Amino acid sequence: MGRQPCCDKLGVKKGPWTVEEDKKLINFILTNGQCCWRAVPKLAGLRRCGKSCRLRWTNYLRPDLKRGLLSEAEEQLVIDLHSRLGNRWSKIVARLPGRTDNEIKNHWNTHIKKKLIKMGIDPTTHEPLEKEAKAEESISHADHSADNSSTPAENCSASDGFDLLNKICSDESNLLSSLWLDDEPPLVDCSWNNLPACNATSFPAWEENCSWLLDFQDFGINDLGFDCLNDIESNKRGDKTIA
DNA sequence: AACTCTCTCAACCGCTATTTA
DNA sequence: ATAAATAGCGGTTGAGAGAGT
Repeated sequence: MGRQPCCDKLGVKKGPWTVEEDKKLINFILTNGQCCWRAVPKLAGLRRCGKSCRLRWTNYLRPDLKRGLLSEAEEQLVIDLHSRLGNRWSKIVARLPGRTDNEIKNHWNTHIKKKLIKMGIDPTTHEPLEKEAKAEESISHADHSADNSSTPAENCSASDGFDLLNKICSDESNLLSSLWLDDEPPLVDCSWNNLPACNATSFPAWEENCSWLLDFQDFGINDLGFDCLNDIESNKRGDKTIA
């Protein structure tokens, strides 16, 4: 016999979350902490599946999220990490506190990919596109050589005129080697990771640092208390227009 | 003003690894 | 040992917003 089903599939709501639902989820996690996602919808009074609750929390409601556009440094780090780790977003995001895998994945697909292509770099292999084309050509003429077995990182030193790629490849070796370690802590401390799981009574440092979350419950628009959500959104859009 | 196109990103889907009864 | 559920991951989709005509 296995476990009990995570949620009653019947009557489970899908689609965008409402402010009311967000509030319920925030309230529940504030009170009960983050544990047993399968129980969350029922206990929080949500007609959602636990998986959906977890996603909503980790990608949108978490108090330690930075939000807004990625800085140049963050973008560089993503490119760097991607050249070594590939599409392993969870590993990449582990080095970017305050960011989510979904966010980084989206940013990669919508911005960085295009940027790299524009710069003449293949976003998948991190090889110069010219070189790639030549390589493909030579492969079509002759059977593939042993050169292709080397990793992008190994090859990139040969790419003249590609400043970004060179920068990536010449990063401090200590830093880069640490990026390969699976259980390495993030480059910047992330207090969220230190949260006591499943402890309903203790939210010491977290609550102190997340007064905005509590603000959700005290102030608001549309009689629901989410004014600052709109602020965040408008700030975000403001950033966009500035950029 | 109205329509179409493009872009962005929140959310879902399906899969794998891990955990639990 | 096994089956079934959970958690988490990466890929994909589609609604909404903004830009262009």
